[in-house]
Amino acid sequence: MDSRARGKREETKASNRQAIIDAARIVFAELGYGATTVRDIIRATELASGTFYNYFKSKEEVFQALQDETALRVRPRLRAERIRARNFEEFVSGSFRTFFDFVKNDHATFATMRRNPEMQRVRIDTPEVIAGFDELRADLELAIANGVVPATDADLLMAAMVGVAFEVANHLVLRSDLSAEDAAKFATALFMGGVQALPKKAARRQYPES
Amino acid sequence: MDSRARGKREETKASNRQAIIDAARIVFAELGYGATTVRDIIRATELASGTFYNYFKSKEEVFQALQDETALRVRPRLRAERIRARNFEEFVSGSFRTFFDFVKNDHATFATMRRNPEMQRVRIDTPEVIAGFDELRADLELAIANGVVPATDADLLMAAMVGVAFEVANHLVLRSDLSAEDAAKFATALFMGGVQALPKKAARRQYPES
DNA sequence: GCGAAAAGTTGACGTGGCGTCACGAATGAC
DNA sequence: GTCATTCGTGACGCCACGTCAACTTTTCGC
Repeated sequence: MDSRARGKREETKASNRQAIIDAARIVFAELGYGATTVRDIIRATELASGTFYNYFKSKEEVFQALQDETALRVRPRLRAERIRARNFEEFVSGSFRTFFDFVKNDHATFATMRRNPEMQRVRIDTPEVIAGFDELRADLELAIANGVVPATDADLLMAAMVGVAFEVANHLVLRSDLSAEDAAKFATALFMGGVQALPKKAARRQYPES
Repeated sequence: MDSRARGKREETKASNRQAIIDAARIVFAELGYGATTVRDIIRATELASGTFYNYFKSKEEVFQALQDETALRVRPRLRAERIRARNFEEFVSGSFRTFFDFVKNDHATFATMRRNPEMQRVRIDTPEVIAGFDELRADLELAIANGVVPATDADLLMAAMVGVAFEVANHLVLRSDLSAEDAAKFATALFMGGVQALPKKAARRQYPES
């Protein structure tokens, strides 16, 4: 039992934190991110308003925790898929397919998107998400170093892949006639064809010291 | 003079509205979108707090007006660029180049991005923006009909182009070593190569009657 | 076990933004 | 010049914010 091993103190601490996160997920999905207040979240738990601030500074921070939780679930799958890949095409298609599968199946996580009134989209790039981006860029740099991909700006390549992934994912959530499989096929074909057509001598970016 | 033609009433109405929008642009850039309150905006004008609500319902709506203003400046340029295009490649490269030029040069409009604390991004797809998307999709559908582009899901093609454009634009704002020209070359090469590699028989989407 | 210290919870409190509304001033019609 | 209409105005009630002193629970030394 965790309760023994960790002591009651840490026990309730973890459970309170989780209670807040769980409540937040429900409330965000119900009211939309913008309309949700800290009070709405805390009212959906058994806790007092002051307690919220022992765990998070603001609703932004809870949202970030939610995003991090999601990223923590996706990243291992992506990593596994990439390790399995025996060539660049498998790397790309595996990444897209995994991501789109996740988006399509995990409706609860993405309900916030749908409920958002007035077409407003909020996106927070949390540490976990940024780490995922960095991982992707590193892999792309590796592919460039290995000569599989034309020497080009890895940063832009990553941006392009991320842009396609997120934007297509958005349509995936809103369109019921679109399967993750089809979306992945489309994105992979587009990206693979595109990479091969890249100019060989585009500026390779070095991080400036500014 | 407009003041004669329109009467004083409409005159001040237009000027008040513009004063609010101008103040909002400055304040959003200064505080970031999330931290800005309606009071901050109205305090940056000569008007009283109640007056704000004669023109907008909320800060979201002012932001939307700002976005619409921006879209209204970009769309004609994009349209002109597309009309000038004599083939699909010129269509694509012209679109990217125009958009990236705009992003790179119009620093004032995109300062909000930079000032946003905690990596939070807000994006509102306003009527004008959506109209721009629709225009793009229509053009892509035309290209498909003309056989210039493999028959594929125009919706996804649009999403991909938009995703690449926005995500690369983001890097354009944050990176000083990246020119609009280079970004446009990159995006064009990627997209053109990608389009040609698309599977010929991907599902063509018909709008369902649900 | 016991009692004191540490850690954590609670809800009331001051502050300030929200959206509204009754009032009065400016405008335009005649 | 008079009257009706159209706004601008700022005070108001409401509620969310983040804080904090008092209280409760857990831990730990003995």
